[in-house]
Amino acid sequence: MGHFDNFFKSAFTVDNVIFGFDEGDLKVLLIRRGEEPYHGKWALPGYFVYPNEDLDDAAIRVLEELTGINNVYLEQVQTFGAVNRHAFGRVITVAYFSLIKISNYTIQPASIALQAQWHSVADVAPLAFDHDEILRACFMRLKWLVRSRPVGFELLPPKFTLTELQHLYEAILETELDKRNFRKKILSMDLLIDLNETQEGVAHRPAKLYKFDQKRYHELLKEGFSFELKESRKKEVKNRIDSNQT
Amino acid sequence: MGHFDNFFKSAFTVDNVIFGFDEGDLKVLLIRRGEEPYHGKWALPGYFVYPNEDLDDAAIRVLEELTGINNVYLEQVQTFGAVNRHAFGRVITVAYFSLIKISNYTIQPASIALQAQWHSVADVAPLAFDHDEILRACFMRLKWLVRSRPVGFELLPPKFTLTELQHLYEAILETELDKRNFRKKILSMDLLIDLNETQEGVAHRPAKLYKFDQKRYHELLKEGFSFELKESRKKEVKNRIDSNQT
DNA sequence: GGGAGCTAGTGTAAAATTTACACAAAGCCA
DNA sequence: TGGCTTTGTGTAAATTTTACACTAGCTCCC
Repeated sequence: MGHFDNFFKSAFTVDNVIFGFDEGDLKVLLIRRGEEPYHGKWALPGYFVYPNEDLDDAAIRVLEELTGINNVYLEQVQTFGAVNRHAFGRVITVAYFSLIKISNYTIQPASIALQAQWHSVADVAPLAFDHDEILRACFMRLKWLVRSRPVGFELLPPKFTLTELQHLYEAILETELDKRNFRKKILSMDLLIDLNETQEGVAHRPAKLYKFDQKRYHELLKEGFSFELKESRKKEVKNRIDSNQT
Repeated sequence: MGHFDNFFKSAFTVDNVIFGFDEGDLKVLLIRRGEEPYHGKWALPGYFVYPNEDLDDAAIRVLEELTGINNVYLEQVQTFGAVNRHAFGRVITVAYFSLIKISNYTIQPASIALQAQWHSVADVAPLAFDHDEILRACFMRLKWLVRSRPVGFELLPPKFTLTELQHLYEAILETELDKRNFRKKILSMDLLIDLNETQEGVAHRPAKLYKFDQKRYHELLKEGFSFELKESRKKEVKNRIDSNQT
C-alpha cells in the first residue's frame, strides 16, 4: 500500500444519544467528563471504537458500560467529521441513538465519567465537542422515526396507559394531540393488547393498561401495513399581515 | 495522549451513490476500478478522506473528479464500518448520495477508474466491497426523501413535463401512480411554474413544460408547509388464503 | 358515608383528502 | 384526411381527519 500510509492516522468514536421518558418528559442521558478534553463538562457518552470492533458493537458497548444493559433499540444516525472537532487529532464520530425504558435501570457512571444523569432534552446546557449538534440531529431523527414506526413503546414500561403513550408522542413531536382522535387512531391499528388490568395507587379513576403486540406488528408488516402518523398540522400563524387584503 | 495512540491507525473513505434519471429509469453511476483491491470490478465512486478535509468536502470532491460538476444535491446517508470490509486495514466509509441532472454532464472516469458508466438501479451486478449494501441503503433513503421533500426535481432537467415527473416518482417509489390524481396533488402544492411552453419534436400532442419554483417552496416552508406524498397503498394481496373464512 | 377532586373513557357530524375511473383534444405522420 | 399516440381533464364515492364536551370511576378528605 505504501502511499496510503498517510490515511491510516485517524481515529473514530461512537457517541450515543440515549433517550428515556419520565414524568411526561423526554430525557437524554449525559455524563460529566472525567477526562480531557472538556474535563468536567457535560457530554454524550461515547468512546473510541476499538481496532477490531464493529461500529454497532462499539455503540452497544458504550451503552452497556453506562447502564449495564444491552438488548435495546439502537440506531445509527449520522457521522460528524469536521477536521478540528477533536483536540487529539483527526477523529470522526458516528452518532447513534438508543431508546430505553428509564425505570428499569440504575445508571452507573462509566470509568470515563464523573457522573451520569438524565437531562430534559428541551433544556440541555451547552455540551462538549460538537455534541449539541449531534443531539439535535438525533432528536430530529427520533421525531421522524416515531411517526413512521412504532418505536415509542421502547421508551415505555411494558404495561402502559393510553394517556402515557399520548404524552410520549406529545413530548417527542413537540405538539399537542387530541385525546379522542389519538386513541381512535392508535387503537384502530390493532397493535395494542388490552391487558384487562388497571393502574393501581392513583388518586383518580385508574386507566386500563395495554401492551404493545410485537407479534401482531410483524404479521401486519408482512401484509404491507405501514405505521404512519401524520405530521400534526402546524398551529395557525395568527400574526400574518392579511388585513390589507379585500 | 499516549495510550490513545493505538486508536489513531484507521482511515476513512467516502462513497458516493450518484443517482440520475434517464429514459424513465433510475440510474446510478458506477466505476470500474483500476486499482487494487477489486481491480476491474464495478464499484461506487469513492476515495479516502484527506487528513485536513471535512467529510462533506470529500464527497463533493469525489463527485467533481468524476463528473466535473459541483453544486449538486448531496446528502449523507450512513456509515459502514465492519472490521474486515477493506483489505488495507481498518477503513470505515461514509456513504453519501447525490442527485444530478444526467443530461447535463459527460462523465469522465477519474484516475482511479478504468471506466465510468450509468447503470439501472434495478439491475446492478454485484459490486466491490460492501457496496451492494451501501447502494441499497442509499436507495431506501432516496425513496423516503422523495416523499417528504421536493428533491425529485434535482434529477430532472430544468424544464420538464408532468408525465416525466410522474415517471420519476414511479421509478423511485417502485409503484404506479394514477395520472389524474398525481397531477391534481402536485399542482395543488403550488410549487410548479407553468412555462407556457410545450415540448418540441415529439410525434404526438406535445406536453406543457413546467419548472420547479424554488422561491415559492422556501416561502411555503416558512409558513409551515410540509411536502408530503403518501406511501402508496400496497397492491392488494390476492393470493391470501381467505376462502375458508365464512 | 358523602362529596370534592381528578383523570379515564367515549361518539358524532362536518370537512378534507383520497380514490377510482374514461374520453375528448392536440399534434405528428403517412 | 384519417390513424396513431400521448396529453389533459372532472366527478362522485369512500375514507380519513378534525373539532368538540360530558359522564364514569376511583381516591381522599371531611
